[in-house]
Amino acid sequence: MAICEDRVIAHVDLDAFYAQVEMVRLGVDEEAPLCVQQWEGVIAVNYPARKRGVTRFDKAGEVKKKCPECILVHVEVLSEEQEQPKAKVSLARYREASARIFKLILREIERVERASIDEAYLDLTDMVKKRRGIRDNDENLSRASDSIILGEGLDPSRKDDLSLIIGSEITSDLRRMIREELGYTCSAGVAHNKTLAKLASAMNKPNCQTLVPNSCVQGLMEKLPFRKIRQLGGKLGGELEALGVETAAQVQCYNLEELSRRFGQKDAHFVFDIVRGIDRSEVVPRSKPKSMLAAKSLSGEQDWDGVNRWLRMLASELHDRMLFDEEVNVREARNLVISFKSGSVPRTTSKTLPMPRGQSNRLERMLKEMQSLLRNTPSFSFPIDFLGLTATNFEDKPADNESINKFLKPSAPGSHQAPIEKVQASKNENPGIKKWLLGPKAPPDPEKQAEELSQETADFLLAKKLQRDDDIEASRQYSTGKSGRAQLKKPRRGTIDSFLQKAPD
DNA sequence: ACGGGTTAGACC
DNA sequence: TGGTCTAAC
Repeated sequence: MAICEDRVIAHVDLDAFYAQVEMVRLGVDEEAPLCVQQWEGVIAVNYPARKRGVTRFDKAGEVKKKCPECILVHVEVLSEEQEQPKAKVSLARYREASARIFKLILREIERVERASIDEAYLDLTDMVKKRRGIRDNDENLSRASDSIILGEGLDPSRKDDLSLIIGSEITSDLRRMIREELGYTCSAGVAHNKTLAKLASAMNKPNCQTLVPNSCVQGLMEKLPFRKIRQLGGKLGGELEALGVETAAQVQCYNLEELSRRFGQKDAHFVFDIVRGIDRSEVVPRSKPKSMLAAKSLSGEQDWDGVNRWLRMLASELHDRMLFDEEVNVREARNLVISFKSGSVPRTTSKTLPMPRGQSNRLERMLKEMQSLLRNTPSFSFPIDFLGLTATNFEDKPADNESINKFLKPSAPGSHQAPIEKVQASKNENPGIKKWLLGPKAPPDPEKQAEELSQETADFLLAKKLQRDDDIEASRQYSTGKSGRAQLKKPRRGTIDSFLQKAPD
């Protein structure tokens, strides 16, 4: 039963990501225990703190008891009036760090899927092919020296094992670059598909990578509680558990018909394959978020006054993020979704609006639209325990002629350079909230803005612009067809590949 | 030991 | 399409 998969897939996972972001930001000693706090809870615990028994489910007070020397860093908080109970957390720090990391990854690897803020899948198949060299078995084996290998070891004379070895070398190089250039450690799994790679990346944390040769898969499934498999951690896994089985290998005892009777045809096939370590799902190249949410759980707002203040706060944060996204990703949200939970109803409901278009006054227009919608929504009744706003259905903006024209016609001397809405935009609606991109609406040229913005922000904008260029380049490559012409990109791909000169094929 | 804020994808 | 549900971090 050949598993007939020649892909090489890596899953890369940052170690205790939010905690690392704070450690790098604040220059904290690597060995110091640190937690990231959100209100009274703890949402990230670094490994030194875990060693001392701290867990994600502790409250801030318990952390201090278990580990008095533990550094607690609170997530960034936004509020309109300083020191007011109306405040919400912002994950901006982590989004920025994430963007830097993905920028680096995209510099080195073509096929990258952003799976979450701190996780990526890489399809290394093509890179591996280019990296094969003429070496003996021992030499090849040493290329995986950085990895922990599951099972009985590798046979570098086997094609599948060799490709895994080379994949692990690429992954290791990448991890070193993330470490050296940005300061973050991560763990990785290298396997022939996404599910196994993901499983493996969690096996040796932190700061280590794990290899999954085909020869170890069945042995792995013998011991593996199937709930650890991606997509089987929730309800579907629960239904499986009700059959009285625990390991993936035990699930293998059910044939397709039996599984189909209990679950749908679709889930049956999925389960049948996945407990055998088979997963043909592809790495989907994508590095930009598809939606943006600003949300807050509330303790029963009783009136419009309270609700409107939260709406303003949420809309304001979302609006800032939208402006930023428009600059760096050259696209605009088409829809605005309002979600809420009324005390009486046990789940959230949502309503969709067309996103107000155009830059000027948009925040005010959003607020007007939302309020009139909610007033006409009978299910919206007090008290309210949750509010959320989502920007979705992004559409690319038409090419920016302003900057193109600068090249085409060398700046006509008297031409209007200053847009009128400058005045409008700067008497801004939301003073208390971050105003990075607000103020003078400069042309979307990061280099220009660098004069006005903090160094860090300028770096970030620049980085994102470069990433955008990468995305454009990558998608252009795809559209030319996956064979033949894809070599166009070679130039910048030096850093990893130059580490070992690849075979002339 | 399930809590707050996010994201993505499937389904009807 | 819009809205809900599931799963994951």
